[in-house]
Amino acid sequence: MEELAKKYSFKDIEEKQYLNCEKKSFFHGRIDQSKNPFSIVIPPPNVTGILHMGHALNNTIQDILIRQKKMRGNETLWMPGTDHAGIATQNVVERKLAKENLTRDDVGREKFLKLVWDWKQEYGSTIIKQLRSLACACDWKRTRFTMDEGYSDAVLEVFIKLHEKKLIYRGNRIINWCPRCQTALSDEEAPHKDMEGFLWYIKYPVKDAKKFLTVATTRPETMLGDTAVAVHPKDERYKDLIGKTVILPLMEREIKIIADEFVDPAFGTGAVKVTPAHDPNDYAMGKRHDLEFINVLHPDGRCNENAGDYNGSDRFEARKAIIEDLKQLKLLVKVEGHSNAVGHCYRCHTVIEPYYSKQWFVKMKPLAVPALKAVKDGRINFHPQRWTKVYLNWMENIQDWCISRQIWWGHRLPVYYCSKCEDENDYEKGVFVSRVKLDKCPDCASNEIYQDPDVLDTWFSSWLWPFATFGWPFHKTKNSSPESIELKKRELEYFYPTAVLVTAPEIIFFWVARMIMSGFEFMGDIPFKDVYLHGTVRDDGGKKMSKSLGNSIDPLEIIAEYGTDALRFSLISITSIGQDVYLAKEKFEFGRNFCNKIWNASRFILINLEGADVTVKAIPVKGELNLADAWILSRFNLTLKKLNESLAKYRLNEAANVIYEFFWHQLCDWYIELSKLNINSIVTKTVLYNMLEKSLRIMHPFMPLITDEIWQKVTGTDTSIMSKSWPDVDEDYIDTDIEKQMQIIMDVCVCIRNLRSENNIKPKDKVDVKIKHEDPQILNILVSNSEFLMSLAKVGNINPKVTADSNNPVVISSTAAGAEIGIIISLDESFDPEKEKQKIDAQIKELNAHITRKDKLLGNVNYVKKAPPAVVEKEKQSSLELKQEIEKLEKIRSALK
RNA sequence: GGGCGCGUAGCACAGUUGGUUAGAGCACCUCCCUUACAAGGAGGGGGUCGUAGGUUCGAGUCCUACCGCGCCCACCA
Repeated sequence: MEELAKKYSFKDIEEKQYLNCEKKSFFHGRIDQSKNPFSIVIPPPNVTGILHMGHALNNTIQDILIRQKKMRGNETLWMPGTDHAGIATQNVVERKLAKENLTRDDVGREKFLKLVWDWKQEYGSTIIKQLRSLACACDWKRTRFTMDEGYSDAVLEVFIKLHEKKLIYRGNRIINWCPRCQTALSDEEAPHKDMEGFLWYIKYPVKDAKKFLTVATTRPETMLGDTAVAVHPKDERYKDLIGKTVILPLMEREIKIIADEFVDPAFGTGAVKVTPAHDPNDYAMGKRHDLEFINVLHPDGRCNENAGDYNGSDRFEARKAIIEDLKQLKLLVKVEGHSNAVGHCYRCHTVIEPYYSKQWFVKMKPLAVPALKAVKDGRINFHPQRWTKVYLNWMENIQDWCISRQIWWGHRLPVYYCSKCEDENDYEKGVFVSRVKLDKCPDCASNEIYQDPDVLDTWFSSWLWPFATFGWPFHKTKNSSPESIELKKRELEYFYPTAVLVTAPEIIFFWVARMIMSGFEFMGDIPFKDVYLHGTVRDDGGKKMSKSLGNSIDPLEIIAEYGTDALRFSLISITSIGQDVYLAKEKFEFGRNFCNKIWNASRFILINLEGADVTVKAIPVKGELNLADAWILSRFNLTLKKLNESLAKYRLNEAANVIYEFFWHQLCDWYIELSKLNINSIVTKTVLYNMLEKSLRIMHPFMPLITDEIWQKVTGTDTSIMSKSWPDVDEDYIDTDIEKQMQIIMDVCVCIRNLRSENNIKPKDKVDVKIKHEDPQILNILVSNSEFLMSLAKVGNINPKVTADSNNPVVISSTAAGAEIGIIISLDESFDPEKEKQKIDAQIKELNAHITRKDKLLGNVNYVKKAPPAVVEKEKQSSLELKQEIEKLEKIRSALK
């Protein structure tokens, strides 16, 4: 056994230990039919990602689960990788170009893509490197990227298959358009935020009448594309106007007044301007009434040639101008403040424009059926459970998924159009979905065929993550042999479905729900059994940590200052299941201090085990152990039991705190202190060794690096605890009687320390103690373990008969564990019997309050009748004990001169 | 408009199915550099568990309403 360095220095051990595990392939998962598989796929961070606290939390949780399962004998696999993050990554490279005053159009598609790949090559592994600094036990050799060759093949396969099943289609729809990114977005990518805006009331002159019809709108600029005004069919105010015509101001266009049930007569004026090309509701009305669709915006948000005089001006500039012009024309009736929810681009936060456009969609309803069922019948479970409802609600109201994006970085749609055959009115004519590149039209053989310039939504590749990462669909590539394909197939079979998905609730819709759907569609099975949703990391003011807010704490900085293990343990211990995590830098001191404690306690044990022949198995049977030995073994097994329960329920903070409590406040504070009395006994040494060895095992998933370092010193090996087994609970050592006895010793010890402290007795000075108890058994426990008290409370003599003498003439007493405890002190001027009496009076008063409450309870016939007998008995006993304690205190009080 | 979470000590939090005198951490006060550890040890002060009702023998825990904070979803212009 080697000694540990005097000072714990995480910098000297952490990286070394991580590399050691990796070198020994402990992170590698492979098929082992003798074991149960336990696999996790990492939520792939964006290639543009920089490690933040959310990642730190997310991956620490996964790492704990993986390591613990591996120790429990499962064959574990943690699949790592990154996501190409279409828009986000494209934006990064575009911003880089912008610094040189270039746009992507300036460089062209091919060159631009090369620039993105170059960027990916250079910076794309940053996040992976950073994950390693968290000590993640990922199987790095398997690291996947959503745009690597095989993965792209999966995306292609899925597109083709869904298209064959008519679940992918092309159509003209109102979609969410980001004028800055200039692409369509899915509904999930355009979150609505409440904004304070205005409701403008605008008069539309009725044709051939000296009347006006007033409409209310939040987006006046869209009036340029109005093709009707709608009122409710039963609205008496407007009944006679239905079918008539109004003149659209500014455009001088004649538009119809239509009747539609959609209109709410109570809102605004009860008359709605209808802009079918720029609003989803108006779109629906436009369809119902066969209205014209006039698009008045360029893709970049400027007004187009359909916008009359406003052609060329930005949508918000146009809004201002239109309001001014309407004012001039005296057509603006009034303006009201109005708050409504406005969609924003989830990548650049620009206000979304509902935009009429031709896009590709996935029909979701059929895919949702098995995904709904699996969660309803419990084949997939959410933790915490409340998210189930959120999931089900979304699934039940699922909308079709817009998957085409007008950007360049991503999987290009495997769709080809023939210029000759294309037909504006027929979405399928001249359109070909193909696995291979087409250079001739399959219909007319024309070579005027071109591939769709669009790429697929990033999530269209990530939703395949749980199986595509294993090599599905196993097509032959230039680097694959039939054997390697065969192996991949078997690996998927072995590791799929994965055990648990660990992620944040923000992406339930984006990702979790879609993976469940794709799992059923392509694997015919769930992708994972459990979904563990952890909270969001916030600053201590409750704000979400983000780079843009400038309130983030950099995990790498924390690692540099406190160490990886400290970061992990701190983070986990303050993360209660599903709750958001409030972080401040100081919180990491918690983990650091604990690591330090582990180090020092281990150091003590190692020093004292020097040369001793101890093994884990050599613990004597219980009867041969002293109280302290038996107690700590009981504590350990109870701790382990609780730990196992907490882990099974994903209550990792509870698990961390159970470990902390045991190691620090039981093993260190009491057992190690007591062990010093018998440090040369082989039994004590064995127990110490055993406790250290087992503690290291159970702490390893939480703090893998420090535990491995100590483990190697303890065992003289160079292995990792990862490859060792999780301890079993040994019920034989759990002993409530031993626990009770030890509790008495501890209570009395605290009582003596308390008396010493209150009476200003110097820590070095020994005191004589007088202990009285009516119960000879308890007295016996105290007397036979008196050496513990002598050591822990610096007691000289301990004896029921100790009396004051002329040198030490005063006995100061208190009660603990039902015993009367007195210490003999020498009299000095600071001693004031009156103060002692007051102290005792206060104690008595408090006890009396409890007794009164209890007696009232016990006097209640309903309570005695209805409460479980054990509870009643406990109350009775407790009341009795309190009364006895008061008696003792009163005796002590009256003895005071 | 619907849904969810939170409100417990000065601070930020835990409290699993309702059952002894509501818990640790940080901060604070007193004492101690005691031979594993001052990133430590011993002791201590501090809480009408957001408010008001209700269910119950018994409520921080369950129910209802309300107040405050935060989040998510939804096509009311």
